Amino acid sequence: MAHLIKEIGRFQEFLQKQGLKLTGERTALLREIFSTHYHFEADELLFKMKEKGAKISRATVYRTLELLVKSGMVRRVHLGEDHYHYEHVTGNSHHDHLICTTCGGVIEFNDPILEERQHEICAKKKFTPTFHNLQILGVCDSCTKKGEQPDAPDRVQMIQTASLRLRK
Amino acid sequence: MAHLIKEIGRFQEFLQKQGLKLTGERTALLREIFSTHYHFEADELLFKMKEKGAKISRATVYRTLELLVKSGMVRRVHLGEDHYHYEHVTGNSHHDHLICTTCGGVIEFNDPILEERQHEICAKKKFTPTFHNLQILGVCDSCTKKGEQPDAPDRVQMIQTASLRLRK
DNA sequence: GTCTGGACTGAGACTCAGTCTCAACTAACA
DNA sequence: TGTTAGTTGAGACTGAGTCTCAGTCCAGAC
Ligand SMILES: [Mn+2]
Ligand SMILES: [Mn+2]
Ligand SMILES: [Zn+2]
Ligand SMILES: [Zn+2]
Repeated sequence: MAHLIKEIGRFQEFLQKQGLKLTGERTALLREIFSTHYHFEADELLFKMKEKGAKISRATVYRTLELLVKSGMVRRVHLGEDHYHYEHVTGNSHHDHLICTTCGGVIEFNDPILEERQHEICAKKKFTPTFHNLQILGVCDSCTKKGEQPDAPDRVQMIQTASLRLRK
Repeated sequence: MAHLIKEIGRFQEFLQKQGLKLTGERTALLREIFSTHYHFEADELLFKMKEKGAKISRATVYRTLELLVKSGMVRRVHLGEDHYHYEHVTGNSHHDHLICTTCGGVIEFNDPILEERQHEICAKKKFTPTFHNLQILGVCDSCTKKGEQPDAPDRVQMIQTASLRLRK
């Protein structure tokens, strides 16, 4: 309860700048998001809140996620599935993702050389980049060791990771 | 009519291998897809077929696109919007996309150095890549010259290009 | 502390891309 | 030309995400 004061403060500051308010629902969501790690879906977050007895509506979850993304405290990412995932931003650490199409696992990486090359490409095309999104799909080390074969690229492209579906 | 024989042949060969059939609807869709260029949406294709008087159902459009992707003749891409776009594959030319958040324009590029670096990253993580997807959002040269300012990254992330929406 | 206006919330209707079902149809091959 | 397995269209359905609006609540003013 005493924790995450800093994050709550940051969010409140952001809200106040636009004449918006910090409500109980918003703090509860922020606490949940920043107290666990990794990539989650909007409805997954809704479900977790319900489990904990916090009665927060779907609409509020989506509205709060939008605000958190605008504030820069949360990032919205594509992980090869046909809907968004979210992750909280801890440092200023931009990173991209390796996604295992077998186990659904996600490996994060940040490679300055890759980023630099992207800038060079943009410069060559006189394009001013503001944001980018890279997903590399494939098979992770532990799945390879278990003898999993990579899917053909077109299968990967069609199926993509339906990993989290099992939850339903 | 005499054109695109080669593509139709390739598709038929693919279909036959799985005991599937080349129908009038499938050839009509293939002709449409390969006779125009660039990135299109499924419903956009459906609409164009209707305009031309070909009465092809939504279901068939989606089913045919799926087959074309599996055959490797069509690629499904993310362009920053919240639904898929498609493009036909001409050579074996993999490429990625620079997407202008102001005018919705798309610039294609293929950079071997970038690709190579991605492989190095995967090797370091013992990850076997099969497929990747990179979108760089920003402002293109001509929009910059018109004095357009790039959106803040978080705005770009939230809004992404709603360009083709205007069609509706 | 209480007032008060504008912001916020929940319930549920709605949208929109994409999928599924099933009866009627047709391509392929003998 | 007949057989049969694959294909089609209409429309119901799904699931993520958005919108509306009446009732509620936060925050700054007093
Ligand atoms: Mn991440
Ligand atoms: Mn392209
Ligand atoms: Zn794995
Ligand atoms: Zn532009």
